[in-house]
Amino acid sequence: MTNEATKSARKSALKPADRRAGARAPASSKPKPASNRAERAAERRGAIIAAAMDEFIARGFAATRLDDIAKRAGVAKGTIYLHFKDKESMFEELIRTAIVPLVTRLWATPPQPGASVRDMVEGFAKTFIEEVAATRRGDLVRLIVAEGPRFPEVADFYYREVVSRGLAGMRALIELGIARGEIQHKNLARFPQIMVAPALIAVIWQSLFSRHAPLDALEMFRVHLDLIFGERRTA
Amino acid sequence: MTNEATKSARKSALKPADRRAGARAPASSKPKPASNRAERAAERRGAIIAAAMDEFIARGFAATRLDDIAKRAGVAKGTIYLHFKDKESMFEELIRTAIVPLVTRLWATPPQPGASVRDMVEGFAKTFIEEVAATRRGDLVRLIVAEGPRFPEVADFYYREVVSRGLAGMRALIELGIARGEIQHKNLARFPQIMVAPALIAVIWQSLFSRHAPLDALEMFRVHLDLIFGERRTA
DNA sequence: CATTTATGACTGACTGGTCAGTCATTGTCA
DNA sequence: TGACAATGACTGACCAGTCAGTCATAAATG
Repeated sequence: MTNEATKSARKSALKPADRRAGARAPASSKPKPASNRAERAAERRGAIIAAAMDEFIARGFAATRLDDIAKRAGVAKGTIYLHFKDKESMFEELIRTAIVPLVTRLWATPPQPGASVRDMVEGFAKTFIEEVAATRRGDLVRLIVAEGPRFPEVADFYYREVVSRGLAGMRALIELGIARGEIQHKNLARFPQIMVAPALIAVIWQSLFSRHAPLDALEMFRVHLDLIFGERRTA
Repeated sequence: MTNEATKSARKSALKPADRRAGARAPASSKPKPASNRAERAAERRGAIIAAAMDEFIARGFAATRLDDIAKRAGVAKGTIYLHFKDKESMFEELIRTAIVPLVTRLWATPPQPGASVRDMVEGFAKTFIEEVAATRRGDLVRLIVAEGPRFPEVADFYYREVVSRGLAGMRALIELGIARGEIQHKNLARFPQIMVAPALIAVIWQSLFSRHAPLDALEMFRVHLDLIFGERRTA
């Protein structure tokens, strides 16, 4: 048709890259009729986020290529820029959107009124180790440790949303334990970091040394709790 | 995929220009007079290592530019290649040469025969916190945590030379403590990581959060020791 | 309902800049 | 002076970010 002719006339002089229509075709055979436009956009955004997560975790910020993220997400590179301003803000937003549900999940521990402080801490640690240390989320923590100094905003956000809240909560728990007589060491409330330390060790260990020597993180944490609450277990 | 292949291909199919690095070695065992020339070469090498250290710590492996290292070392870029095969092996060698003296220094703690196990551990921690956590060396540890997964050889080396030895030594100390009756928790010997955990926390904290909230690492460690050895201090 | 027009999500070739690694040339010591 | 050390301009690969063009879908129209 005339239309056709005019259209191709303009750009036409180049490579046989015009089977454009065909190029997109392979995807067309997909059995996915994601009808709504907004839906598809959201799907794509999600795919980009997941892909970027994997790539950043595997390679770090600087060594990650946007081409690889695009390829992994099944999307053209330009599409990424429809959702994110640039690589850096993508990284920052990524971390933020990943941390929120993580924290939410961790604080979703059922606060059973009858439970001892030790049980609460142990349950918390169990969740953390199972949901974070033993999974890809753990690498997220390592990624923050790795890139934090170069992304002050990420470090700020992480401190504000995770570290300071987490430590405050832990301190409250410790004080409760002291008040109830479960914990003898009053000074512990001054350094809630101590309570949490083995959990962080576990995360790092999984990433770096699990292939050298596996670590039973939960068992380690229980031993640690024995130090704080006194021996209890028989295993 | 093509990218990946090309990249590694390039790497392994290098030109035979590599005996550079090896050429340096023979000098060491030779009865060569410490000429002005050799001295200067060693000096330059040291300057390059120091500069590279700073840059890698500040920016991470991928984002560090050799031009910057050269400039900081007061040397032309080509000179770097007289001492190191390429960026990657420079990084690995760097870590190795930095770790050895670090470990040496740490194990140089005077083993006073009359000291209690607690004193020994505390002295050790004091050295570590003062010499590592509070200095640029601490960032080296963070650097290893950050880049370890991408440099398996570095992680291997670190595990072999630092982690496994350190833990073995700590375990021996714990067992001594148990034998002497200073430590009640026998299970602690199964997880020497627990003894060390707050020290690692301190390193990470200094790098990421010291500007949000300063941490008295030594005091924290003392409180931690109170958990293990029982209260002792009056502060 | 069928057809035309408008929209904007999506694409990927392309650009401009960056940087690891090279090597012909220049400098320096023994 | 001969041998080796040092230099830094240069090369080629690589990659973040752009934008002209495409096309499926939605809105408007008859």
